[in-house]
Amino acid sequence: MQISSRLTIATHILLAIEYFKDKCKTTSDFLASSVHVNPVVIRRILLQLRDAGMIEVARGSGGASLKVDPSQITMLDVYRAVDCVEKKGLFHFHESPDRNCPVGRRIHDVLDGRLQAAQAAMEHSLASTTLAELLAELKD
Amino acid sequence: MQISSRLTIATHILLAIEYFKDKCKTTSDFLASSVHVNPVVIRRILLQLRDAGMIEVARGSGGASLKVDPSQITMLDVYRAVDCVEKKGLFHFHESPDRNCPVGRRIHDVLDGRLQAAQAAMEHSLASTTLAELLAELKD
DNA sequence: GTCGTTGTAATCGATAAGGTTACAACAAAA
DNA sequence: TTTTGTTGTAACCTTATCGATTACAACGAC
Repeated sequence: MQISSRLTIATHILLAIEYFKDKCKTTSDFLASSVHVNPVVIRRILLQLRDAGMIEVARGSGGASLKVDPSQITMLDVYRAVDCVEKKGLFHFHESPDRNCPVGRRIHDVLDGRLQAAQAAMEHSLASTTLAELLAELKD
Repeated sequence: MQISSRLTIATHILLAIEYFKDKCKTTSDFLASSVHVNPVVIRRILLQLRDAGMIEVARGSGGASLKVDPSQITMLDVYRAVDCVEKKGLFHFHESPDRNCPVGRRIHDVLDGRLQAAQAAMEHSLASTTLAELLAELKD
């Protein structure tokens, strides 16, 4: 199954917040229209990004703003902020293989390291891009 | 969301088929008990592996066997055989960002390459392990 | 106090996974 | 030829997650 679009939506949101910071107020409605999803979906993700310490959200008056320099935020940070993959890992392992079977008994020992490595490779790749780089490309 | 356990189940199946090839008949019931899932789930995956050309399944008499040398099958091959990530990519991109917004208009240009790279990094890691290696480790 | 906005709950439909039952098609042994 | 064990496949169920949507109280600025 695919990884939730929260990653791309959150990245889109962060880029928009920074891109429009001197131009207009980036409310959930404004962002929703740029991303083209429901404002409530935006707000939920804004809260996740806020909880991760990346942004501030102005409660009464509205709008969001970056709290950290874009060069200090990687796509991996965003990924971790909005996805719930951390807890259980990227790959879903079948529960309780038969410990009475020589294969079932050792399948975890044999596979776990490889799965972790594959996940780490993906995350390492995400970590190599910062928001600042994306912003620079966006403005070209 | 997590990647389906079909990957770990299929790998378990292939290892068991090879491990028990001279010891007993690897029927879907036998494999189901080692993996600890329903036999129908096993059969569905067996068909996917067969369609990928990795195994043969004996219809009337029962049992499955490898059709390719374990050194020629990588975890990426298994991943591709049982998962449907290929078509749409690992990451789900939000549909139809607003093309009238300067951010929405360019978000795909800016992100697509990075997402592909992250996916490729993960797949490259999976490709570095063969079934033969896993088998060798299993028998230690 | 009004107004626009956020935080949050509740509910919905869609999608996918895995579990389970059931049974026809099939191949080999009796 | 009949029996037996197994596969291929359909059908249906439950659960989980996603994103859409409505609704509204809490909040801050004017």
